[in-house]
Amino acid sequence: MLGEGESNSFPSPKDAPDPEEKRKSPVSGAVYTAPGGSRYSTSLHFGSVLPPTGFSSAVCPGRNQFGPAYQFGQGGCLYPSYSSGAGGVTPSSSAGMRAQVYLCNRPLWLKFHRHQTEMIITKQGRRMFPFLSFNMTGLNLSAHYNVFVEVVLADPNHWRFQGGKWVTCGKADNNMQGNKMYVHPESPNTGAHWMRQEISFGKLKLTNNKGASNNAQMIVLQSLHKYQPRLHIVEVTEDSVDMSSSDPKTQTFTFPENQFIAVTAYQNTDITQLKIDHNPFAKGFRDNYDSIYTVPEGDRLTPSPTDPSRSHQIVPGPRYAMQPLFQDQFANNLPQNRFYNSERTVPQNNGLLSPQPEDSASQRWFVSMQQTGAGSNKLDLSSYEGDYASGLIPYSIKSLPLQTPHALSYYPDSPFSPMATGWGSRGSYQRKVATGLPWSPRPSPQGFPEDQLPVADKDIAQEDEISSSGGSLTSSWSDHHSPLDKADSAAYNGVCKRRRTSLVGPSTESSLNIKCEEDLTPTAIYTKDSPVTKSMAYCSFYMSP
DNA sequence: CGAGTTACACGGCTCGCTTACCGG
DNA sequence: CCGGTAAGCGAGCCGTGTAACTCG
Repeated sequence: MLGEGESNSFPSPKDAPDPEEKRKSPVSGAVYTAPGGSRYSTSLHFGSVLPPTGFSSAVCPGRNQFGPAYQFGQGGCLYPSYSSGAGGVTPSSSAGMRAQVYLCNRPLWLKFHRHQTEMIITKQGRRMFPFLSFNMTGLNLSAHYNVFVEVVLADPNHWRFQGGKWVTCGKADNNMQGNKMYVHPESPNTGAHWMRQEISFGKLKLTNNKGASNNAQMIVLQSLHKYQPRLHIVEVTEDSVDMSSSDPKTQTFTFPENQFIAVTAYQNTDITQLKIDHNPFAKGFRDNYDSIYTVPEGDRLTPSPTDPSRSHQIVPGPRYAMQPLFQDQFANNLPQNRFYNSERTVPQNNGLLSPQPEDSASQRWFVSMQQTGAGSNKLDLSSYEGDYASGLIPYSIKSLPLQTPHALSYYPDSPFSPMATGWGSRGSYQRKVATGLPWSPRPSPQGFPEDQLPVADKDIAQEDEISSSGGSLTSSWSDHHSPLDKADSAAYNGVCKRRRTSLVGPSTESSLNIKCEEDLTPTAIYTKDSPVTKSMAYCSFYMSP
């Protein structure tokens, strides 16, 4: 529970103007005043479509009845992992906007999940692989949200790897103390910001060191226990000083494929091999490195990090070299200088940039009704190998009572701490951000015109019924090609540091990207007029009621 | 004996330094 | 010749899994 003082320490959205909102001005003509006071031009296309208070609960009637919903236990535990039917879904009421969340690297998660995912925990902290990466839609563009991940016990058992499989072994220690939250370093920020591109938690570290509880980057877990990461989106309003359990503005999303068992050493060699095969940091252990990346594209989830035909398309120049993980996890060719904050480095059209040719097949990443079989703690992965139903089914959604003092206290404590960097990021990758305003939301890529966002949301509103087909993602096309963003990018400056006289690299970058996209996804046409991107194909769909 | 810890090798990246080149 | 710039090199760092070791 949040104390009064702690609550007050959390900056209010009204304390500082949103730089994104600033960019919306000046506008001509009538303006639409959002609930938060933000002013949007009517030219933003969405004012008449997107209700200020969010979607009607009748937008997708009956949807929940197909989605297996989680029941959230008390005290930070989560078991049983699933419950079925609509009964487990609580429609958000005053929360207004009902968010949709997509697990972006779901194929990879599924691969691990099939063998029971294991995550190494170490004293100094170990990053997750795969890491959590989400796309969000359905947020109020102007409202402010905290986004954070909580890792809770997935079941009440202690686990042990015996005879080549995981078996329960006594009861879990439910009294484990330590930090279980990881607040996204860009929190709080606007809905537009969160929906602009992928939200990844690559810097999240898992540890078994209870002394690391004060490290906001660490989540303290216990070895040989099964955990379930959960994503929380908490709307922050001027009067929402209390993120208590009764706060209806909290939306929680749980993806069963994110379950993992914390270990201090890998138990299942299949998991080890998957990690080696897919984690770019483990390249040194790929004895069959060449063979791995000479198999047909359709047979693997990730592109070759060293495939010259791809890497040269990804980003020209060493400073622009794609972080290996982006390739592996996102198959993205977004230049680094777009990553104003590496923690959320991938635009929503990551999927469209994927070099994988199986675009049509990638639609399978969506969860079908069958796959979300109610009452099962294990995903039905058979369809993963075969054909997926095209329909998207929400896993579950529930306005979850939370006790998240950390979520509120984090930002003021370390507004732009090094943890704000992302995977493999170095200092020069970090976008220089103004630190003058303690409250001011994390900066957004300036290259993305704010007035392009609502188009997608308009689509969301209109196509909510069919959103299960993955057609309502904010286009980040312009985000890829804005020279302003480049010029303003610290990474770009880093390039210029080495190539002071040549702007050829950055200026040709866009064309390279375009070419790359065309080359890699020859059947797809991606324009800013086509917000429906294939990126959704790589995301597991999850929608609030 | 099983679980946890630590040193190690590996790949990849950043960044400072050095060297070579070019123009005034 | 001097100053500015481009390019190359290598130390240092980070994250990874492995293997040997320690601990209970």
